[in-house]
Amino acid sequence: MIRVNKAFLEYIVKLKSQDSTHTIIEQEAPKGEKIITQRTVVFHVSIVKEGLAKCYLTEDTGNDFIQEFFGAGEVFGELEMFTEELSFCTIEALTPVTYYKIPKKAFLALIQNDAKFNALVLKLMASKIRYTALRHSYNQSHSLEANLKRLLNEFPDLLHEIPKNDIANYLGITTRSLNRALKARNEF
Amino acid sequence: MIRVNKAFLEYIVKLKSQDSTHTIIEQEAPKGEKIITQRTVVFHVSIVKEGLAKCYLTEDTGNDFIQEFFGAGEVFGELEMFTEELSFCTIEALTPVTYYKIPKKAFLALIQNDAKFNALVLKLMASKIRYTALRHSYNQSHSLEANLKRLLNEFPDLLHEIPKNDIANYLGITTRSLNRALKARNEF
DNA sequence: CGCGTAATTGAAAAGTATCAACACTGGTGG
DNA sequence: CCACCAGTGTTGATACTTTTCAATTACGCG
Repeated sequence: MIRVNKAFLEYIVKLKSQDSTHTIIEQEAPKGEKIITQRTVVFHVSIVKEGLAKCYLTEDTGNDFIQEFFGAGEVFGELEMFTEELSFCTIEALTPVTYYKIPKKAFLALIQNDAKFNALVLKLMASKIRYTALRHSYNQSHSLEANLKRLLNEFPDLLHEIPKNDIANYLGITTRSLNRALKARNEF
Repeated sequence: MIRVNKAFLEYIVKLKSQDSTHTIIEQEAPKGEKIITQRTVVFHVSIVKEGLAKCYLTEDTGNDFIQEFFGAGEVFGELEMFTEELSFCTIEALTPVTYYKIPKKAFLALIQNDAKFNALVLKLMASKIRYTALRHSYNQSHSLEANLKRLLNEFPDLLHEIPKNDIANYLGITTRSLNRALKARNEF
């Protein structure tokens, strides 16, 4: 759901403090801004410093599929550095977002020359794979009721932080169904 | 669906040919064998040399969620080397499978000392993330009919290679629904 | 042949989407 | 201060899709 990566954020902050050439820059995105747009070239790897963003894919049907919500320390744009393909998703700020940007060249240099950085990236990608597999598996084999229960258990004030439409897209259902499920919950 | 990774397989074959200490070993799994079992400790990274395996998660509901089907060159067990957690999925041979095994220690040494190997692993994980995101997104926002059409388009003789129950689990539906959809297709 | 596994099918029940109408909120401008 | 607007949230009725359950049938193999 809302993913964070404290260890990585700390490492980036440390790198930036030692970065005399100002390769790593800090940037702000107001609420609603698309930091990365689907099917465009990606030039930087980004790390959320503060705020909340959604990572989603828009299908030809017009539906949005929300992959994850990114909080502090989450990284995006890194896949495209390795696959050499266009961005496969859009990253959009749900709240004002502050983030760090590392240019492609500098990122790849870090991968090559900084073993600890390399290890962190490997771990971060491994976690992404693991986490999404577990989530999709759970989602697919449990009822909407169970999925919702789990979600609200883990993030009690989710409904105040994220629009319902986005929550519905995350769960792969319509807002109507989400509302029905929520109402049923309140009537236990 | 059926994933392959020719580049990685070739690199492993090359490594093995230079491997005087026999760290990389070749192994066989008969049809039906579980090469890795969910929630157990993983000691090796494996690469499919030949054959077909399914990668799936079993939920407490008893349902299986099929993550992917692995063909030649696909790698498994690598995530656990980085996350230090138990296996999150089961790998089971659908046909007799021949595969290479690299012990954890040797794998991590390669990551550290062999830049090309490291790059291949980074790329492989990036591809896994990208591919699964695209697939789940497509699956979620298209009808069963469209999903099936796409699948059979890409893998025309899927129905002969993989049991229907597994295909249904891959699509996240029951066998009953799969059969109905298949019948409807034949009646165009 | 006989056994177990996989595949097929119908009917009823359950779950979700679709559509359309309406309510609530915060901000804007007359 | 109020009317208006856009965006977000809520709800009911209906149609559609998928699951569930149970009963058969087909197939591969010792």
